[in-house]
Amino acid sequence: MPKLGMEPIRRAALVQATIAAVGEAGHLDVTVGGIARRAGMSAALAHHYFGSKDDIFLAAMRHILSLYGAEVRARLGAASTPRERLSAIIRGSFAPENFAAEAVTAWLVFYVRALGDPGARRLLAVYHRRLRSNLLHALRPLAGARAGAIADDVGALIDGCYLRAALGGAPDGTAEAERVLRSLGTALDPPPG
Amino acid sequence: MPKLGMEPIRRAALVQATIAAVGEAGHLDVTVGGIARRAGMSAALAHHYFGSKDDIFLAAMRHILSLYGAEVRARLGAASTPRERLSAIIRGSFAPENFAAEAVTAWLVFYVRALGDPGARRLLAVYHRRLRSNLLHALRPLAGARAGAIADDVGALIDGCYLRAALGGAPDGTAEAERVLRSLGTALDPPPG
Amino acid sequence: MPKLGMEPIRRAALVQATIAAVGEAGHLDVTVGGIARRAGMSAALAHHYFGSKDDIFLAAMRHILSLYGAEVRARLGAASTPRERLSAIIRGSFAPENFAAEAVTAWLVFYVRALGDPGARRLLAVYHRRLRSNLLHALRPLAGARAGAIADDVGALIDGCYLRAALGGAPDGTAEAERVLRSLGTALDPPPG
Amino acid sequence: MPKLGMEPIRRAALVQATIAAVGEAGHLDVTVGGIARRAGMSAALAHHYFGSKDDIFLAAMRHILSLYGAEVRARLGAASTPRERLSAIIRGSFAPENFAAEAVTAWLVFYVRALGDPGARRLLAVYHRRLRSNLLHALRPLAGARAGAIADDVGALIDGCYLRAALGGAPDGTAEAERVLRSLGTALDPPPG
DNA sequence: AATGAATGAGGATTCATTCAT
DNA sequence: GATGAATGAATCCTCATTCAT
Repeated sequence: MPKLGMEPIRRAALVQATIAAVGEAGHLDVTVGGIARRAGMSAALAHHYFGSKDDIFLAAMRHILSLYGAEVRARLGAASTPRERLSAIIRGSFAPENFAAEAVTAWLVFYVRALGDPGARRLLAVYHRRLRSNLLHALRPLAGARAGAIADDVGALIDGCYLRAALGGAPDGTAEAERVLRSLGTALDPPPG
Repeated sequence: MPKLGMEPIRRAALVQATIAAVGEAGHLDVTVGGIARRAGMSAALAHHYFGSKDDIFLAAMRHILSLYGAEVRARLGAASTPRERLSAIIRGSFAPENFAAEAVTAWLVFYVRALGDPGARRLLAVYHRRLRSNLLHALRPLAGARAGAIADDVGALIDGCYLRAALGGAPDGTAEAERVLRSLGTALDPPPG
Repeated sequence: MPKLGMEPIRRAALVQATIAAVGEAGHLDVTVGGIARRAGMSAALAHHYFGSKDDIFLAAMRHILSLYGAEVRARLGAASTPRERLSAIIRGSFAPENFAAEAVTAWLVFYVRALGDPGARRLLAVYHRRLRSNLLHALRPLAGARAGAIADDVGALIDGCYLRAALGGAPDGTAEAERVLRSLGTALDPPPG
Repeated sequence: MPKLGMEPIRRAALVQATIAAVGEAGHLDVTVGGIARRAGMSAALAHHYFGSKDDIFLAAMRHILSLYGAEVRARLGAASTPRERLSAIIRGSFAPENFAAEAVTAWLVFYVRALGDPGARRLLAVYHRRLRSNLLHALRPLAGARAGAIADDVGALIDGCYLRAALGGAPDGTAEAERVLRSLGTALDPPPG
């Protein structure tokens, strides 16, 4: 019997290497060879396990989105009031693991890739839907009819913060999270005069 | 008899063709040949006028940013109160010319290019600084110490709206502009109770 | 407990799979992996049994030629007169098993392979010699000194029919066999004026 | 103005180089790089002028067939009686230029390629149709109803001779042409008893 | 000013083959 | 006996870029 069970290990290594490489370069012009080398294997093996460069990218994007989803889901599980739910979503979106410079860059690069790649676009649509649904669920009790518009604002705001963080190199998402939360708090519960 | 003054015409044509090509493709993997064909000339001539593909991209980005700047500047010129100035900046940011699907896509693609290209990054930094300074100038009289945070929020929000518009295909920036303005209005002048 | 006597079974399966794959594709660009899959085993095992792709091809060609030889030999065994011998050779050459579309294609592909592969060429030379000797044996009593030229004609004619059958998709060699026989009959025993 | 008119020269050189390379190797596994080197240019230029390896092959095959067609057409032009027409077709088919070892090999390799390549198959179908029509035209006055069968025989016989010549290395088609003609003569005008 | 000609460098992908288990 | 794991080598093709005219 041959050495078995390498596939998930290799795939995971390639996904990690892809995110690292893309995060470092800031664009998708990374070679399969480069990714494979980073992951400690030959380019041929990368193709063996993934079929094509596009598939590797897609898997990496799926990984990023699933990490993000897991983070938010975990925090939502511990939230009971609407405000706590809002905080969970936003703080989760800026959690340090997701907000490391490299991760943010990779996120953004893959995000933009969705412009021209239907597969990536589908993945992103799922993320967008889930985020919006989470936000609406938390906002409706607090904002009623305005919930939709506010959710859109918050969604765009989060993405915008990522965009800028990727460029500016914010070492930590805490500040952003707090700012967004405060901004949101103002909208929901405006301070007197 | 050599045609005189072709240079600016050729350059402009190439810049337009680049934006169109990038906007259509959704990424920077457009060939110099393709751009040149679109602009009605040979690839060799494109190189003659620009030196390299990177230079073409940079010129295109510069063009996009200068269009944006002109739009906002024009509107700012007609504004007198701080609120009018805010409105000018935001409505200018979502002006239809800048918000056509193709333009937004190109904007975003070049934006992300700044992640890995110092030249593009410098260009973008100028835009960021100018936007922030404009916003601060308008916000300080209205929000005092909160002006900085609000300006950051608005900047990120605008970028986030572009990001989502590029993917979602918003046919018109008016709705976004109004939403941002309303959100900003809430923060500045909270509705009673 | 190791399975015993697998070798001949595996080898036969691979040979069959090779002929089928080549016959289907119409060329030799079939992968060892594809052949092995067709034969229900791993590519590594195919190498284990055959050593190399070339060896697999050679074995397949040998198989085709031995089938052909067996067919003709069987029919020759039942022939007693020179004319019966001729008929046995020609009808055997177009026997349905050998003339199935896939088989003819594979035959032809391997035939052409002999152009560049000494091993295959040797195999083919054996077939050519045997066919010629069989034909001469039968023709000499009927055609005397013309036997050699007629044998060459018939040999080329048979090969040419294969060539065209492979392209035209003759569903059955019967028609070809009869045509060749009639043509031969004319040469041997010309109809009156 | 640039150096002009290279295209037809380069294309012709590549076609020649392809035929030479294929004829030498005996198979189609010749690299674009090898062909290009033989033709005195870079592989990139070969792609520039032909688009793909397949297109190069197709052009080479077209060239071979057009040479053959021209040869036969020229000889047919000088023929007046049906027998002269037959002789023109057959002698033309075995004309030395077409029957040089390298040319025959290339012919055969491309012939077999038609098994799996629709483009090549179409080309070959044209050749087959033309040959058959030429033969019928000449045979009908001589053989009446038997013309069709004889034409098929002769066509297959010619192809078969090529097949064998490719393997056997006949230095000259004259012998083959005479043999085929004699065989045909026997069929048409059988020698007395 | 303008362009066809030409190429070198590089990248994705495929595949026969080897090896450890 | 059998196979998943792994890779080096090879090939097609693309493209930015240069050059002669």
